[in-house]
Formats: sequence, C-alpha cells, structure tokens
Amino acid sequence: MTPKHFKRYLVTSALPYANGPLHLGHLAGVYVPSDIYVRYLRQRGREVISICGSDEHGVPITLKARNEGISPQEVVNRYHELNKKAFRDFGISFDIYSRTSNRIHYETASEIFKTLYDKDVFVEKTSEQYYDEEAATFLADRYITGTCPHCGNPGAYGDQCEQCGTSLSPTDLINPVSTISGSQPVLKETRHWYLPLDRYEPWLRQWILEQHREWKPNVYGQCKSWLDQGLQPRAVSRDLDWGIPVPVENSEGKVLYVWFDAPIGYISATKELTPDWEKYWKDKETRLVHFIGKDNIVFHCIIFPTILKAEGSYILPDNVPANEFLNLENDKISTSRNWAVWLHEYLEDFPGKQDVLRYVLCANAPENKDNDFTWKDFQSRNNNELVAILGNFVNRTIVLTHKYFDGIVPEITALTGQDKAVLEEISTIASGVEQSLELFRFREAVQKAMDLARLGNKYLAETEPWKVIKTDAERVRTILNISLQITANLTLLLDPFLPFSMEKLRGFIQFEGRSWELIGTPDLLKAGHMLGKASLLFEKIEDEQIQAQLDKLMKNRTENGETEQLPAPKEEITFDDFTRMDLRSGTILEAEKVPKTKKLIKMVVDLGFEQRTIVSGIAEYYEAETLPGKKVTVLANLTPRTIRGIESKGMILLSENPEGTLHFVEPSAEAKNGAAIN
RNA sequence: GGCGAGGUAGCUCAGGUGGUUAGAGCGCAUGAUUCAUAAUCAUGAGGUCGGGAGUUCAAGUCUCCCUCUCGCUACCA
Repeated sequence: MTPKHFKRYLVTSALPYANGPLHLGHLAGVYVPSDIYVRYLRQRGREVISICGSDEHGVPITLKARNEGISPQEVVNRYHELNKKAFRDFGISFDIYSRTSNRIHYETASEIFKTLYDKDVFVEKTSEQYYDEEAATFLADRYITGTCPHCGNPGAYGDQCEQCGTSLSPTDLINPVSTISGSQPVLKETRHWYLPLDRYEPWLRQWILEQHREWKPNVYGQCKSWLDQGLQPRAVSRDLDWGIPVPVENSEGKVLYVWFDAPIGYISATKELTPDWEKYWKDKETRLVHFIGKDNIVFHCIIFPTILKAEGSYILPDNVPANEFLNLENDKISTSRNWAVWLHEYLEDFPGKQDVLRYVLCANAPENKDNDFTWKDFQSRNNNELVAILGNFVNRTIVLTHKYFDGIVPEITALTGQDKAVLEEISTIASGVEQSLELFRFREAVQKAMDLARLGNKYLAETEPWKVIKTDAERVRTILNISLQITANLTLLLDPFLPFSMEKLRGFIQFEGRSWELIGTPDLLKAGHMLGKASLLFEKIEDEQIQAQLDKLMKNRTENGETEQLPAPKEEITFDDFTRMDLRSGTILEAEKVPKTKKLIKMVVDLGFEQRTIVSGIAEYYEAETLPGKKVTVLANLTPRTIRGIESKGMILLSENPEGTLHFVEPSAEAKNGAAIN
C-alpha cells in the first residue's frame, strides 16, 4: 500500500486515439489526475517520468482517411499536433508526448512480438474472413456494409448496426458489400496469431485477485468480471495495410492489431525519452502506474500485463487507477452527436482559465462512479471556491500588506497560541493531502488543500487586523506575516492542482520556493522581503458566459440530433416487391415473457385463418400482461426462425423512434383478424 | 439472464477490521463583520443511510431476497 519501497516512478497516461480532438471527459478521467500525481511526485523530489503519446493505428483512422480522401498518416499528423498542443495548453506536463507511428515504436513493438513468437507464446489459427477480390485485400469489419439481419437497415456495418445498435459479425450481414470497391466480398481463409489469454488465467487470478486487492473497487471488480467469464485467445494481428507489419515470414498484408501495439507505445516513448529506459521498465524497484479510463481496464489489467509477463523481462503495473466516465449536462459525452466540450474550444471561450477547468474536473472527477459535469457547477466552483475562498484570501492578505506596510513583509513581533496553532496546522493539512494523493484520491486531496485557504480566511476573520491596526500596529505585523506565510505555503500545496495560478501567485509575492518539503516552514517569506505586483488570481464567471455555453451545446444537439438519427431513405422498390409481403391484421391472444431473456416475449396471435406463435423482442417496452387483445400488424410469410427454442412464425411490425422506443403498428378496430393489408 | 460497479442530507460526495447524538463541501436560514472580486467568519435547519428479512448485546458497515441506475456479456425484432 505505501509506496515507500519504490525507488522511482513510471507513470503512463492512456494514449489518446489520433482520430479526433480531446474533450473534457479525457482530461477529467485520465490526464488531470495523472498530471497532479506526477507534479506532486516531482515536487517531492522523487524520481519520476510521465509518459504519453498518440495512438495512431487501427481501422477507424483508415476509415477517416478514406472518407476525407487523405492518407492515414495525414489524419494522425493532424490530431497528434492538435492534441499535443491541447495537453501543453492545459499544463499536462508529460516528460514526453510521443506517437505510435514513430520508427522506434515499430522497432519496439516488432521486437516484443518477435520475442513472444520465438517463445511460442502465440497460437496460430486460420479462419474465414471477407476478402475484396477487386481491391485484393481482406476487409476489416467496418469496411463491410450490408443489410442488418435484425432491423433490415441496409447500411449496417460489419461490426455493428448503428440503427438498432446490435453488434454484428460481418458474416451476419445480408448482401455484404465492400465499401472499398463496392463489390461483393467473398469468404477467404486467413491465418492469424492469437494471444492465448486462457493459458494465463490462473496466473492473472493470482496476480490480480490475490496480490492486488488494493486496486480501486471499480478496477478490481471489472477484472474479476472478465476473469470469471473466462478468457479467450485474442487475435494479435489483422489483415490491414495501416499499422506495424507482422515481423515474421509469410505475413504479407498483416499488421499488429492496434491493441497489441498501443500499450507498447509506453515503452517506445520511454526509449525515445531516455537511453536509461530499462531501469524504468525492468527494475523491480520502479513503481509502474497506468492512468486510464474505465474502457481501458481490460487492456491494462489483463492483456498488456499478460504480454509483459510472457515477454519475461518487464515489470508489471503496481496500480491502475482507472476512472469512470464523465457525463456532460446529464447526458453521455458523444463525439458523433457533438455533445462534448472540446479542449481547444474551451480555451477560446475561457482564455487563461485552464486552472479553473483543472480544478473543477479534479474536484468532481469520476473516481468511483460516473459523474456529471454541468456548467452551473463549473460556475459555482469557480465563484464560490476559487474566487471566494482562495483568490479572496490571497487578495486580502496582499492588499492589507500593501496598505499597512507598503508591500514589505513585516516581522513577527510575538506569537500567540493561536498563531502557533495556525502555523502547525499547515503541516497537518499537507500530510492529509499527501495521504490522499498516495491513494489516488484526487478529489479528496484538492478539497483538503483548499482547507489551507479556508484556514487563512478564518485566521483573518478572527484576528481582525483591520481593527487592530488602530490600536496595536505591532500585533498586525505578526498577523500579516503569518497570513503571508500561509500564502507562500499555498503556492507549494496547490501547485500540482493549479500550476498556472500558483505560478502567478509566486509572482505576486516574489517567492521562488518549489519543494514540497518546504511546506509547513513558518518563514518562507523573510521579514523585509518585498512583494511583487499583484492582481486578481481568479475572476468571477457571469451567468451570461454559462448560458452561452449551454446554448452552444443545445444548438449542437438540435443540429446533429434527432433528424440525423432517423434512418436514411431506402432504395426504391417495385409494387411487385411489395406484394410479395403477406401483411395481415391480427390480434394478440396470449403473451408471456420468455424466461431468462431481457427482451423476448412469446405471443400467440390470431390471424383469422390460424393462430401463430411469434417471438418478439419488445419486453423492454411492453408488459406481457397488457398485450392480449391488442391489434397488431403481422408479416405472415416471413421464414420461420427458432429463437430460444421457440419457433417464431412471422414478425410483428413495430415503429421505432430515434431514441429506440418501440410501438405497435395497430390496425383500426374495424379490421378483422386475417384481413390483408395492402 | 449472468458478472461487475453504484444507490448515504436539496446537490456533489466521505464513511479501514460492525460500537456513544451518521460526516464534509456547495446550496439554504440566522447572526457577526467590512481588509477583500457583496467576498469572509460563526451558528443552525435538513438524512426511515434504495426496500425487506436475518445474524448480533450492537449494522450505513456482515448474510439473503427484492428494486432502480451504469458498464460488460448473453439473447433479440
């Protein structure tokens, strides 16, 4: 639990995927916590490096490139630079921000693959996958479209139908079409290498479930869930032309699967940073910590450690403080719906306020469960905490010092019991912050750190220097000296959280100290020291600014919202096509939920000429008991299909709203059972 | 359906190994104060700790059942 036995720290932050810009969810979940952590460690003088970079391989990038008519490299170049700049702008202090399209990464990933290959770690398997004969290439799932077997959407992708949300495999699609050439793909055998996670399961159980019980509950639980469900071998290669070529013979057209090479990017980046990289990756006295979001838990807790373990010479992560997700104004952040706050846009609207966002995201970080970011909360934390508590204390201290002592730190004349208690309290607060940080409890840490500013305000309120000055100027010297010491200590204590503001504050008081170990020192500022020029540390955020952000979000929502969610018009058909469908009016006689399913209801429907058993996935929208007597439209000549052991003869027609709710298409009351619909 | 994570004051959250009147911040009310960006300080009101049963001298904290939210997974128009 206590990290004392570690000599040095290797901190990694999830490599952002280089096919889009960063939003505040990324910052809150991964980069703000990791940056606070490494800044704190540096300040303590610990040996630490912070590693990050762009993850630049994988199918989505090739798709984006294809859509825009540019090369994958151009896509990743664009977002690598954009995201690198966003991190820099927000003071995320990586020691290196690398990228997985670098040569050194190709070498590192290839080497590790080779090592595992030579050790016979992989299993080779042949399977059938779609192949585009015109383009002479295997097709990734996303490159295949076809008709969804479930909802009939003709534009479903090979991995998922975006209309009904079902996840698919390419062979499920009806009439599959290659999006590359438009031709009909054929199934062809292909050979791939698999990482046999199942063989490492006993070891993983031991290592995680026994030896890392201290991991956060959400992380530990997620791992347990995966382990209990049983691990399967996972393909480490793919047929694709964008990525790291599989470094063995007879592997033309095959690259490493992006999940295999991405985490190795941490290693390559370390190599790029320092020739001394091995002491970080191979010395047991290094503490490896991965900061990630919850979507990455399986890769960092199960797959990557398995790779490292199989390789044999690397250390394993000591902790993986994964955060949950941040919602935005009560809704999931969504890139495709443009429901997000983009980092570069934030800085345009709130220039110079990166610390405000860092603060709010830390204080409200989704550490244990999904959390909600609202602009109103952003405003109130800024106005009530940063401005009113921290900024205000600093300001009143500096203003009083200028007013009474011309900006020169006055000397201590005599210490009262209260003065001593306040000075001692500084160290107590600091050690509380330390404890929280060591346990990755960042929201608690920042809360505790702010207590020092609260203490300062309380001290001023109780000692009332503005009153005492009229009767006892000597006493005021001590009071302001102590207030200034608190201010100087604040610059140290809050620096990991608010680096820009503390830099500014150091300028206000002309203080140079940086070391964490100085915290608690009662004379950081010597008597006679001249303060610098000061201004306001934080400013209020007005309602109009908040409303503008809300309006911007709502505008985006209506623009790419509901209308685009409606399915695209289908291609024209003939009357003949239509008449092939035998649509009938019917009435539900019986209905019961199919046991052990979430969505299925089994119904008996009266079609006049006969009674049919039909299974339908509507249990999430209708109670079985309410259904008997309901009139429905039935597609009567659909090929029967056995679902959960029940033969379903026909299909009940339902309308589906953009948000996914289902509603019966009901014939009017006069329609008799079995009446044809045409 | 299976697995996992959650459901604690109006809001956001803390609550090692069960033990006196369940905590913090914000919000709210009242009072004090004016050095300060009408900021600050003090006091107070507010909780059947999702519901039920059980173990125990004693449960927010352990066991079981139920319920709601989120994630993964299965099944599925």
